[in-house]
This record gives sequence, C-alpha cells and structure tokens, in this order.
Amino acid sequence: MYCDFMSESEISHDPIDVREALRGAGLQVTAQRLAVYQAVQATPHAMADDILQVVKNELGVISKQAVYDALNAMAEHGIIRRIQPAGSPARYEHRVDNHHHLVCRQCNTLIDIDCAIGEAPCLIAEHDHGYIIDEAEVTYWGVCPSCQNVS
Amino acid sequence: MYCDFMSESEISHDPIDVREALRGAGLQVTAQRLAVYQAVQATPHAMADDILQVVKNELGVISKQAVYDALNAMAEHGIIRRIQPAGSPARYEHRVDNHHHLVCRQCNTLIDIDCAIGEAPCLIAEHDHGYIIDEAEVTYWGVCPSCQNVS
DNA sequence: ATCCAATTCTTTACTCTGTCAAGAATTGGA
DNA sequence: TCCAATTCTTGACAGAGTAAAGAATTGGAT
Repeated sequence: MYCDFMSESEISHDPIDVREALRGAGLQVTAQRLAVYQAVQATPHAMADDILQVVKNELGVISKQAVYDALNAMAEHGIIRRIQPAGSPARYEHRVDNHHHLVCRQCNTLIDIDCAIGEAPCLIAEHDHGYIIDEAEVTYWGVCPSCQNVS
Repeated sequence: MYCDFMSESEISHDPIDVREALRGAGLQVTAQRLAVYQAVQATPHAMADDILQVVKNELGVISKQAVYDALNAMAEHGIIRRIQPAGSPARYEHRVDNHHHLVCRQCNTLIDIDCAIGEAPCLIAEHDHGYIIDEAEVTYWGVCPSCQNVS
C-alpha cells in the first residue's frame, strides 16, 4: 500500500530491518514488537486498538499493554512515528521521514503529504523565543473528494 | 470568517464583544458563556478543566457540561479556537487569527507563534489529492529555555 | 549449553477527557 | 407577559491510555 516498498527515489520509506533497529535502540527483539511493527507497516495510520486486533490475528494473543509498550518504545526511538491529529486518538506510521498529513474534516480520512524540504524542521519560525526547535509539524485540514460529493 | 469585521490594522488579539459575537452566531447570551469566554481570554491555552475551575470561582457554580457546551459552541462558530497538540487534552484560546504554536517536548509549555502570512491556509500543499484545503496547521516542537538549563 | 539479571509481557484495576440523556431553568422574540 | 427553543444541571457512561505487580522472555556472561 502506498507503494512504500518501491524505491522511486530510494530516499526514505523502504522497509527497514526492525530487528536491527530495535537492537540499535537498546531494545530487546520480541515476537510482540516484530508483530506490532508489521501491523503498523501493513495498516497505515492505524490506531492502537487497530494494531491490537491485527496483532491478535497474527500472534493469537497479545495484551493491550504490550501493544502500547511496543508502540511507545518504538515511537520514542524513532522506529515508528506517532501522529495525533486533533480529535483523533493516536495513530502510528512506519514512515519516519519528514512528511506531513492532510485530514478530512468530515470523515477524518488521513493521507500523507510529502514534504518539499525533506529534513526536519522544514519550516523556520520567525521568532524561536529561545526554544531549540527540531520539528515543524504541518497538518493540512480540508474536505476529501468523496465528502465533497456527499455534501 | 476569521475576524472579518476587524480592520486590517487590528487583525489580532484585541478583546472582542462576546455578546455581539454570540448573537451573530445565533447563540444565546448566557452568564455561563460570558464567564467561559472571559476565562479563556484570561488563561491562554487552558484546558477544559482549568476553565471549569476558573469559572467556578467566578460564578460559584457551573456544570462541567455547560463548560464543554460553551467551549464547543464558541469554537464551532469561530469565537474561540480549539487546539490540541499531540499528547495533550484540548486547549482553548481567544486568538482566532491564523497563528501557530510552539510546544516544549519536555514540559509541554505552549506559546503562540505569529504567522508571517496571516490568512489561512498560509501554506500550500504540493499535491492536494483532490482535497479542498482550508487550513495549514503548524506546530513547532522543541525544548524551551528553562528545560534546556535543567537537562 | 546453562544461568541469571534485566527487560518485557500479562492481567487487572484505574484515571482522565469528554459525551449522552433527561429533565429543569433560562433566554429572547411574539 | 407568555411560550417555544435553547441552554444548563445532574448523573451515568464510553474510549484512550496508564499504573502496578508478578510471570515470562531475552540475551549476555560464565
């Protein structure tokens, strides 16, 4: 989905070696984490509960807490990315390059928008107020094609 | 839609006539709503529960639901604005012009960042994928001065 | 190959935001 | 002044996520 495994420009969202990434982050490699990662990869922008269901199908059993732990640990170490548009529970994605999101105000559908700049932060604030800014998160809000037809 | 009744030179955070704004939106003017608006104005980026406390001090009693109703109604009609940075409950602000936010990853402090463009959407996505985009929400993430000293 | 400490997973209970629903009270136009 | 529509109060509830403690697993050291 989203042609993530096709290397059009070879820059970013190719599948990564999760085991290696986990070890590199000082995290243990467990069946649960691998399954959670695969679920995130296979289900773009899924939320924790979706992941839980997918992984249950895969592993048979896994606890809610294990899913949250895995998601949090991997997100914290940049192996996956957590996004959370206003009004939505947290969603997860395996693309960790700097890109943005476009959300439909009506049906909440969310799609990726590539970033023209690429590297974070891709925008510079006029006045940083002394903050050390490392990311400019951009969320575009609008109405998706199918919701335009409905209304 | 955003502050259309204000002249160019005062496109900003001057106090507005809430009664008038409420009536203009077809909403009734009630003591609860006025108090909620004043609390939002007096407590920048406060969350619903903070507002509840502030208004309780003001009015003596008000229900949680009345606060939520007032916040939602006013946000829906552009009298106040709801923001919700990832990981935080909803916050409210009386500035309804197009501006952005800078959040400290450590202490979650949130400050306003003026938008150089001013009018929404201030950024254009390269590919709109058929969406009708009306807003580009920008959230800068970083570390605030005092957290820089602590670490 | 075995062992052990550290990490991770399971289970259960719980917190925190926010919503739902029904009846009482208020608002504002006729 | 009166009345219908809107809004507020009260209390129960739902969803997302966290806390804590003990069991199981991982992976490096022997």
